Amino acid sequence: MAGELSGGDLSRLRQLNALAVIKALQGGPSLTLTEVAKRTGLSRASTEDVVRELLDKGWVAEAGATAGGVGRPARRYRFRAEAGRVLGIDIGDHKIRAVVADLDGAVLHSARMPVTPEMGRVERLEAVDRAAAECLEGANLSGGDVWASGVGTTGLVDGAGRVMLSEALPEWTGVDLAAHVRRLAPGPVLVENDSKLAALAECWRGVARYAKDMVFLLAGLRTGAGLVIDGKLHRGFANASGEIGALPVLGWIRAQEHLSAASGEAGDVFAAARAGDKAAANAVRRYVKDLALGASALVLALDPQMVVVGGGFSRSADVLIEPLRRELDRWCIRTPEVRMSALGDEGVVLGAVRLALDDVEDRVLDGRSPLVSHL
Amino acid sequence: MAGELSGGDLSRLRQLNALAVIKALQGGPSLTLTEVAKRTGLSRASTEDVVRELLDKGWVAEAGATAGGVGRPARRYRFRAEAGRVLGIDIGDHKIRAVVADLDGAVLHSARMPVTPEMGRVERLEAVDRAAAECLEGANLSGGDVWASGVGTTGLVDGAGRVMLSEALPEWTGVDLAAHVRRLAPGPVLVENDSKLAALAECWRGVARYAKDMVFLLAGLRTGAGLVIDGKLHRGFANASGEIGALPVLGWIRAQEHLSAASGEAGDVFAAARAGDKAAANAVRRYVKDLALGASALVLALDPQMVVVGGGFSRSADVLIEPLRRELDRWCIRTPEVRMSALGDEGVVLGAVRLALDDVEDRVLDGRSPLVSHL
DNA sequence: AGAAATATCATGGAGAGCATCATTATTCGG
DNA sequence: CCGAATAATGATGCTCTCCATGATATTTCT
Repeated sequence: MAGELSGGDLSRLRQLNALAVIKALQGGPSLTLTEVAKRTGLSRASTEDVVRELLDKGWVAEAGATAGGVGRPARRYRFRAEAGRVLGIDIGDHKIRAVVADLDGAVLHSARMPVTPEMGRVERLEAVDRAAAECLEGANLSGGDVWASGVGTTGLVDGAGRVMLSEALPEWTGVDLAAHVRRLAPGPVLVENDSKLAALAECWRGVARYAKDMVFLLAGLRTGAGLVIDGKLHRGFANASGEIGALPVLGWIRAQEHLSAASGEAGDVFAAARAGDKAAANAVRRYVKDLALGASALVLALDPQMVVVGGGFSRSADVLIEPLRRELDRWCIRTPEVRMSALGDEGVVLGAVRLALDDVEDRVLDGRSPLVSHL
Repeated sequence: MAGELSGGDLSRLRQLNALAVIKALQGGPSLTLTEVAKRTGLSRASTEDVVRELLDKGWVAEAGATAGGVGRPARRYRFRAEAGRVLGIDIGDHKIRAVVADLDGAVLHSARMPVTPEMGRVERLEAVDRAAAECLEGANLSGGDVWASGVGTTGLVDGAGRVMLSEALPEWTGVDLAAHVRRLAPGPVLVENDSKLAALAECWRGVARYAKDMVFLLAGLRTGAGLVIDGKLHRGFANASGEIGALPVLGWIRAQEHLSAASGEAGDVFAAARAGDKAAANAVRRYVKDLALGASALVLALDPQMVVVGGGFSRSADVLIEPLRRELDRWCIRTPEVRMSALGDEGVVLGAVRLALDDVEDRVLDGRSPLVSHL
């Protein structure tokens, strides 16, 4: 029950309040000092002090005043999202996506490279290089401008950013992704499993924005899960959480087979089922049953507020969600809200951006951020 | 992704540092100011200030100096555990336990009442009253001296301290335990599911003291689980986490039946198996297989550092642990450390004490604790 | 132009933490 | 028994952070 609520120095207090001001300003429109003070709970005077400091350090900029009100017009301040850049990369079986985003997480430029599951390690890494390069070029940046990079990949990832085990891509096991990406962008590189990143993205910008406990289901050619517990991505002791698919009785291993047995192309089955094809409808039903079994195990274990379904099959929400909800109802003590991801196939790459931004924010607190040295 | 790292006032800093000093002093032996300063990271001067304040408020007392060293002998300070009392109650099917503990969690007096699963609600509540009364009397206290009470019970508990659903004790569903216990001790009453409390206790005083992520298995006439994630008890959105037993394919429903089928008294089966009885050994093997199935689901979902087995059957560690570990190995990607609870049937009541103490500590921070008004 | 409204700026004070140094109480060695 | 060494305590003054308050500035409304 460690806790480690350090407390400590006075400067620590300032750091916390500075972060609170940044959070208040981030994302939203520009605010006046009085507005910031109200949101952070600080006094106006202190707020002014903090904002001046952030202004000096380059985290905040003055925004144009808005006319209209009575009284002396207030200065408006905004988070200087353009102060830094982060890189997000999603390495999938069929495509590689890279995006450059600002400190608000707004995507400035993105690139996509088609790949195939059969591709070897070297070829795939080259595709990563091309996607990242194109993306940086498009945003008119060099690798050195990137403050942090987030990378999502299939398979288990270790703490140092190496791929420990990838079932879908055998050649992928053992790749040191962190080292590879660091060649492209020399800042910190955070590597994480793709399901986990998609979960993170849903809690950030997706449909789970207000959920503290959430289970994300990756429903696609592979089936996986990512967990957010108490507002934080849950990794586990060896970064192997959410791997419920390894348990045969929970059905995730065979889930997808029902679909491929019914038709050559998995995606077509949903269309056929929608059109009234009995065999396809049956296949979908069996798929959902198996998906729900593993999902129920997660829901019963964690009792989350929400289950979010993403992955390739989430496009077929109409034939998936309702049956899934019914199946969950069958097993669960309390069936949580079930929602379809709204992020489509951008989930993973957005999660990668979020991962990089989290790293940047940690360093705001410590004053170790790049900005300090730039000014 | 809220976060809510408020920051705030200067007094907040003092609160945090005061708590840090208390934590440093709690449990261990008396310390000198310099020792406290080293542990908290504060300067000696500030430590002195904080300690003086805590001395005034009654949280800390001076302890006798220890002779022997060279130089001016230092004053020693200790946490004044005797300043307050908490009550812990475990309401089980076969027994009710109540303990009174001091602020260190040291048990001052305990009482035990035998009950039966068949007992009605009223009778059981009367037994709770008797156990609590005997316990308070033995410690020479009245209910008003109790700063907070923790209560553990079978079944699901809602946020307000009512039993929502108890499968083992049908009559128990709907009891407002918080209200009932508040009649005995008018302070705050925290009610929680027994498996969760046992998990909490293991992380506090049991074998999982240094684990941040832990899965506790209640192995007994009932089978249940409690989860500690990131050092905190995980409750879930509706306090229904760990209920993996509701999923039939995971075997916890039928697990215990293997044992009762082999012998009238479940406890005997382990003894028989240990003695070499083939049928009993088989029954135990099947039991462990089923137990491990649900446990694997939890382990795969969460990837905890440790699995702790408690409950009535944990006395039979010799025939349980090794097979369980082997079964987990079969299903899990990374098998965590598996350990037997060392708390025996005290786990739940100790967890209840911890729950009450957590509540007290929260109030230390706010200055809302009883002590302030006493002095 | 004057009143009202609202924001910024300046001053002073309180709380918290820290560094420094003088003072005090021991033990140890001779 | 006395002085040196050792280590804790106590006092002083500084800085940092936050806050309350009131003076000043800039705008709109009448």
